[in-house]
Amino acid sequence: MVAKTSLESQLKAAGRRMTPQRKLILSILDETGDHLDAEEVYRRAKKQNSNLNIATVYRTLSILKDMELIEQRYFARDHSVEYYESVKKGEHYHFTCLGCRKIIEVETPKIVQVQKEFSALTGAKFTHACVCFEGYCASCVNDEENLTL
Amino acid sequence: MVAKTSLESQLKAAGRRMTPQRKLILSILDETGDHLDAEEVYRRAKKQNSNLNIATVYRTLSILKDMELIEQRYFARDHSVEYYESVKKGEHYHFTCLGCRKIIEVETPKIVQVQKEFSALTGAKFTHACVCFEGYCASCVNDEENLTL
DNA sequence: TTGCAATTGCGAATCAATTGCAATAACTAT
DNA sequence: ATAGTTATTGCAATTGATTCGCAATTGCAA
Repeated sequence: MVAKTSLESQLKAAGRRMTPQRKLILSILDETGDHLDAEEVYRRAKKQNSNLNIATVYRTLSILKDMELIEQRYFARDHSVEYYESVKKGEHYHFTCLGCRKIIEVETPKIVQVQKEFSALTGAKFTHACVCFEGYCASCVNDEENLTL
Repeated sequence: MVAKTSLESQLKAAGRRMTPQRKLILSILDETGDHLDAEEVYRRAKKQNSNLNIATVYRTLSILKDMELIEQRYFARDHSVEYYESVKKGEHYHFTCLGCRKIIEVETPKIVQVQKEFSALTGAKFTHACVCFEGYCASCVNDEENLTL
């Protein structure tokens, strides 16, 4: 029989074990469209396994991060909103509306261009860019203008 | 007599007082070329006023932040390195070398271009962009290549 | 199925940051 | 100058998120 999942074989390769807790946490991260922080992962996972401890969630997230299967990312200028997401999603950026807290994904090749230019100039090699945009979305800009009239 | 400092009048306008503690903290932030986090501001300020409490530092930083005289910014993908700096410095970005921890300032108009494009497209208004680049500087890239030969 | 090492749950510990409160000090109006 | 008010401070206690030590459990290889 072949390896049950690529995850399982990756864990094995790293000398780790596949446990129900890890399966559960991974499935939550894989299946959600939302941006979940550690607490929220715990809250959702606990619904399916009421015995689960939050320390296990932190430990699992930390392992998955080390294995580069998930990334810890942030919203907002002050990074007050933290979340984890599957690495598969690739490099992308977020705009957080300070009015309604809506999160809009920003797609642009320009950030990568900046990296390339800087690399060419200095010889540096990029491993990551964290970009958090903050401001007001179109409808909140309007609301604000109405308020200050 | 005119207002002693623009800071003092700004504080006054906000119904706040100018205290020796605030003067001290502000002078440290203004005069340093380094990137200081709250703890480091406290450490340096305490040398000049051993009575100073760290709660006062946090409270002062918070007020200055609200008044938009300083900004709370971050290095590193995981934002493990936090610091405060005077707003006067304007928008700029940092590249942190994961090898030697050196911080290189990145100047580029492209981030602002991204903001303009996004605004034009969606009608959103930007208030801030937090950009943290991470990777290896030229000399650390070389070191790494030598190691893995 | 047995043994061993990895993992878990639990409670305690840690760490940064915040808060309540009484004492102090900055500023305003006299 | 002085007195009154109110913001601010220092301190100690608290919070909230994350981590750690440890004994019990469990995954997995032999």
